[in-house]
Amino acid sequence: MKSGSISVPDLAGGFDLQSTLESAQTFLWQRADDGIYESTNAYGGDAWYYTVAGDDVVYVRQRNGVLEWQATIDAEQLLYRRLRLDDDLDAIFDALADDSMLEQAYQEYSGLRIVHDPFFPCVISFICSARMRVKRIHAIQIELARTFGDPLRIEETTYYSFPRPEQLAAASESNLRNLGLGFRAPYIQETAEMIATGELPVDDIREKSYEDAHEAVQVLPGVGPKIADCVALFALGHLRAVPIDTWTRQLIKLYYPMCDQGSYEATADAFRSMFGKYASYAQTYLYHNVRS
DNA sequence: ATCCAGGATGTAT
DNA sequence: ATACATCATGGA
Repeated sequence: MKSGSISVPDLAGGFDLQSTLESAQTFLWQRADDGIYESTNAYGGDAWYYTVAGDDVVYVRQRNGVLEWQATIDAEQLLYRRLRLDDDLDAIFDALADDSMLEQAYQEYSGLRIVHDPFFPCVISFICSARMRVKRIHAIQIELARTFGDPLRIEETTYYSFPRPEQLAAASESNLRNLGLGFRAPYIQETAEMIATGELPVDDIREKSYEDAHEAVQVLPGVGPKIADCVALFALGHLRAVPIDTWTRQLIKLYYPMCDQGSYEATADAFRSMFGKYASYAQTYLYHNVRS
């Protein structure tokens, strides 16, 4: 295993690993101590987290102002990408509209960054998220990898890579239902097939604008406007994407009623025109504010 | 037991 | 375009 470190004070706007990884934006990292984590702020701050990326394993923890990593590869570039360490949070929040609740959330959760997940795992994990609790979404991803992914033997420990599209496309609906996926099982199998066959051309979608990408991924069964926004944001990096879930819907009704335009698209557009091109950061911070 | 979970879909207006 | 019931499963 290689190792290295990144100085957190050098990152513009700081960084907080726990709030970033334990805030239900990504279900693809695990905490090393107990595997599945409960909720934000449930534990002290210096636990190891790890993810399996392709055939590689990457561990990371934050301690004493340093982001330490251990991995089968030189992980610095991967961490910059997956944790968006190049985002200048101060500049982003300067560019967002002045808003007292947002200011408060920015103070409260300083260092929370939007994540970047690989496309296919992001799609699958968010299809799983429909009407499912965060803890269980997490557990399901682990089960998917253990059941359909490749085993990786690394230093006496067996890890499992997240299944590739063809691996989930080959899974039967009943095998998927056995993991407790319920009505999501056929969505996952069919979506995996559409991506494996190229019916959804992922590389083309990476080149599209936010609006076009948001529309395009909704051809996938189980992907509607909300999950399409999660994919646009967390896998394609469109910081103007505003996923409106039940919590965000409540938040808007309560504190930003002028943005409540009925339909999903109109409401998301109103939120965007209120907060600007980095609206996702406003949504993410406000979301964690109401959920805490 | 009854309700709910980072929604999506089919069907009826 | 908008409103509604329905979709499995596990945990509280």
